[in-house]
Amino acid sequence: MHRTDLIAIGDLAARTGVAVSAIRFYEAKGLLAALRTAGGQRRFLRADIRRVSFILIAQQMGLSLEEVARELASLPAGRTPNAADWTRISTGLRARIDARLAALMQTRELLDQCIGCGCLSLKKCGLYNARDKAAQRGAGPRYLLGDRAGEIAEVG
Amino acid sequence: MHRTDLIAIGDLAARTGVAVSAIRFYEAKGLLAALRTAGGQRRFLRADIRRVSFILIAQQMGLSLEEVARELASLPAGRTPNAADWTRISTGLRARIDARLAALMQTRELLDQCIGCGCLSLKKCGLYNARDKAAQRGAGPRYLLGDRAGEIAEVG
DNA sequence: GCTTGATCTAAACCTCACTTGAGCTTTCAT
DNA sequence: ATGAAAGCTCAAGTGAGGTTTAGATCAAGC
Repeated sequence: MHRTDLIAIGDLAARTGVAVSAIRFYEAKGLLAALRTAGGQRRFLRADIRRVSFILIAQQMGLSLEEVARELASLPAGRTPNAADWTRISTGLRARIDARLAALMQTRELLDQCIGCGCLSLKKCGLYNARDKAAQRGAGPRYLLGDRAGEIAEVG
Repeated sequence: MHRTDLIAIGDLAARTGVAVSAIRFYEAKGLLAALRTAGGQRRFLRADIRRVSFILIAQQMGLSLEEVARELASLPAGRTPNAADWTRISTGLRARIDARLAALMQTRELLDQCIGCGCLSLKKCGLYNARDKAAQRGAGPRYLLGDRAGEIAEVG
């Protein structure tokens, strides 16, 4: 309907605050799809501004790009999230935030118990066992710590 | 006093739940110091178990290894933290946790406003402007996003 | 004395999320 | 028709926080 429903990569970058290189990167990762001009340049839909926004917000909630890709892929016909989708997805994100908050509050509580005690005993100090259980799971690129640290001993 | 006040790297690894390779890595980064046997093998003090514990806990609080190194270096004569040191340091860590909690709660509030609205408008949605301001500052390797994203536009 | 397991070094590799650079091509306003 | 600005591809680099690999050496029990 509009004269120009297609926007260039630089425009998309400007409208979302993301670098052009990042947009190409997202496309390469399958998070975005672009049409091409006869000359080979990318042209995005206006709706992709919304899509990029979704990526950024979801990232901020602690999802990796791969997880974002999964969310987007789960939409019927690969469409850009509409209001209903957004409500459904963001409700899920809320759960993640709640989990992170809970973990963080627990950590704070343990830290408070620890302040003044100075033990640093791996056995007595609750901070320790909390370490790989709850805290920071999915809270950004802490990807590699895949449940190592099986046994923990006392300081002795 | 004890027969064996010195422990091998494998023992330190077992007592702390950290991989042997990680301990060597920490030593290379200056977080730990080891004595050597005549044959060149590392021998650690028992107190280093405590030191490694400190590293892990501080890391969990969101400090990078470099920051941990700074904390440890700030101790007189490079000693392993004792109870008083720990109280001082952990009080500082508590402030970090509080900041992270505050950021996270703000994000949740914004998300709540957003759920049901489905706008994803970069202008109206508070989630956006919160993005590079507060949330997740220092919360893991989010190092690269150094205050880019100057201007943000509306979805229109 | 011998074997087995632990340790040694150095360098290469890994993830994630991008950025940077080199060397060309397209687009668009004038 | 032209020249600047924006775009293109592909490869390589960045940074934190490690792990893996290879080939050699050390320590300890029997």
